[in-house]
Amino acid sequence: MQSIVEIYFVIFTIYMRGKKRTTIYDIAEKLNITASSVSRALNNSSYVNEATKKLILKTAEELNYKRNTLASNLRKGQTKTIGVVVPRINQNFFSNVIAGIEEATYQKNYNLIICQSNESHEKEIKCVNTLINQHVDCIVISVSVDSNDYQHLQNVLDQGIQLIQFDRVADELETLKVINDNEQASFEAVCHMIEQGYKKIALLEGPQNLNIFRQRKEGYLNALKKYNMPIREEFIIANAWTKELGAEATRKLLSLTDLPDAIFASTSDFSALGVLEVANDLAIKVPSELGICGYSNEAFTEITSPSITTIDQFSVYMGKTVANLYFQEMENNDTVVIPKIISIKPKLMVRGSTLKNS
Amino acid sequence: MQSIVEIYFVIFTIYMRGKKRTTIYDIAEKLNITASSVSRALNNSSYVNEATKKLILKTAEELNYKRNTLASNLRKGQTKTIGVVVPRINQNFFSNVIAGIEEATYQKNYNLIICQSNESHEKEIKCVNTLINQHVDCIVISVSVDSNDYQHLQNVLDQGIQLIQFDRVADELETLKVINDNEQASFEAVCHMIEQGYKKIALLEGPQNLNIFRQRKEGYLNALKKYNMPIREEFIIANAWTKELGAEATRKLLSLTDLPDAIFASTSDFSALGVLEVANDLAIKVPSELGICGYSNEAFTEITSPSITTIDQFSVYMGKTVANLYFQEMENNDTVVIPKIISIKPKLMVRGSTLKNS
DNA sequence: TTGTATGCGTTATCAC
DNA sequence: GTGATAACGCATACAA
Repeated sequence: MQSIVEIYFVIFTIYMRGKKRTTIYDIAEKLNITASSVSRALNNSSYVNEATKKLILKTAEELNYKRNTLASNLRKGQTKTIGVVVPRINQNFFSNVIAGIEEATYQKNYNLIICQSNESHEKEIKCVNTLINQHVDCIVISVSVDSNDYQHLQNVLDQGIQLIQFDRVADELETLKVINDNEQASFEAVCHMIEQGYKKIALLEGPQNLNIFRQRKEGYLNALKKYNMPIREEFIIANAWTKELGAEATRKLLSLTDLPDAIFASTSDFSALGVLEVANDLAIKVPSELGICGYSNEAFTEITSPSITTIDQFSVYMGKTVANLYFQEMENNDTVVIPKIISIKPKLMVRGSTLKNS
Repeated sequence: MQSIVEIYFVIFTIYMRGKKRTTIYDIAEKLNITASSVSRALNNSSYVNEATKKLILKTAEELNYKRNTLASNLRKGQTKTIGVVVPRINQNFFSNVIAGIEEATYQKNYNLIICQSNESHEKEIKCVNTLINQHVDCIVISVSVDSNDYQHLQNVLDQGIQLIQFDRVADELETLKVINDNEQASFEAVCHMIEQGYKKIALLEGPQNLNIFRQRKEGYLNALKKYNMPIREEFIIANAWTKELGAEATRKLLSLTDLPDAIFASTSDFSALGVLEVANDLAIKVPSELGICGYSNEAFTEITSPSITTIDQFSVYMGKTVANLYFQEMENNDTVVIPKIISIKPKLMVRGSTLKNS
């Protein structure tokens, strides 16, 4: 990597580090009033003379005053900050959710602290603790894949911090939750494939300790049951939740003597892409010889050939929902919290990869 | 959207809001010592008896003590927090940069506050001000497309906050910068196309107030000049920086009587995708009849047919570089800052869409 | 309407 | 080693 970088030293300039910033005392001193009046004016309190308020605001502007949110927050005991913990920031679904959260929180003048757990339980714990230390008002989390113990989340609750789980949630924790109806979506997807005439549908499943993957499997099984189709263990491949693992699983499936005529990559569109690529390599025609359905409606599913049938999770909307749920809960600021679950119904996006009949 | 949502009220539970958290005084009281000793122990100072230190740590654990970072930061005058402002969180390039920054800052126990400007100058100003208020130690920014006035960034400097610009930078501001060598990359891309035998290469350019788009245009022009090819104004389409605008521009270009045989979508891979889709619609063969080159190496460029030639910007690496640049500058914590520019050399990814010769 | 006094939780600087 | 005390900057209850 060394060689791709060049460093230019351009100009020498002198900045002062740790400059003394203007405080309300500076303003007060200049105007020969007290800091409390300045504070009141800055907070637009009605208990301050209109004229002096104007003057104060003007002086603040002149002295380039910026409120020290730290001090203010310490005093008020709330930070107007929401902490977000996701497995990976640069995964489409999560960055969309974050964008949604950001949009909603921005309007309310809230800040966002973002952490990524990198799918590591250990790092997730560290992130959560950092957020607690930061005294965030609320923690929003989608748990990492290798989480099984949720003591750190219980901790959040114990500290009196609001906790909202989304997408991948720990069922056993009584918190606000925003989820997708994964089971229903899976069910519909598989029904759709059956109705298209596929008779032997394989499943690529994700780590079963995550509720979302259990639910998706459930939906798959229910659909088979509804149509009285047999459940064939050799058609269910565990842990196929990346493109590479999806490809590998596909090669395995397509080497069976009695091979499937469709694959539901319930884990993600990436694994579905792996399926598609292997099919292309083996010159197996999609959708006529092999149907493919993914999950998540990643942007690329629309532009593969054929385009990939998938399930849209309304990720940005999900983020907004999370944020608004928090604000809504805050409004009833009594001591009673009613744990709610908001379920967003995903949408099946039928595309070329499963349209056998057309 | 109403109909896609279901809300479940599950269980009634009572939580206390605003619980009193344990402070160092609580620990001190319990152990019959003073808060100073507790503080010292918690900060692993050497001026504490080893035995009492152990006891304090144990008690802190028992009482579920969490340091109040607010108070600590207020006292210490630094927050160990870096603020990041990007146009869009959920754009691949930016979310990758953020992931890179996060990776580096996490190791140093720094926090990240993320804002998105939504390509709005006004919101960008608000974001920056929020970050100043939050007393972040450093602000990392990639300016929004409609920025022209940089007073708010000058402000950051005036407040004694470190400022690092990346990718889209305001040249006139003397700050640390991490950029791509856009001109060189563009130059190489267009040279490659010329060497593949394309003779009439059109350019989709981005808003010229952004330096990156100016540089990319420059690279394009330089390549033409090198090969003594004419610059044809009708082949240069302004403001074609989304998929839709790219498609529109392509339709325009392909309706010329003397039409181009290649299009360099210098703005993004999305506009390149727009080009490809129009070409497919019009049954124009890529790459034989029309060459296409994009910019950014979005994941999807690899899976279109044909795959799209593009330029990789090493986005995650860029994020790490930004963070490390900050830490490095911090180590020389004197009053002299040498504005540096770190230039990362992007890499041309040659793919199917420009391989006329093979 | 304005000023006074106090505290938010922590850390740094003194003494002892 | 430990304790007392002040200070970080702001907001508010109370007095005036």
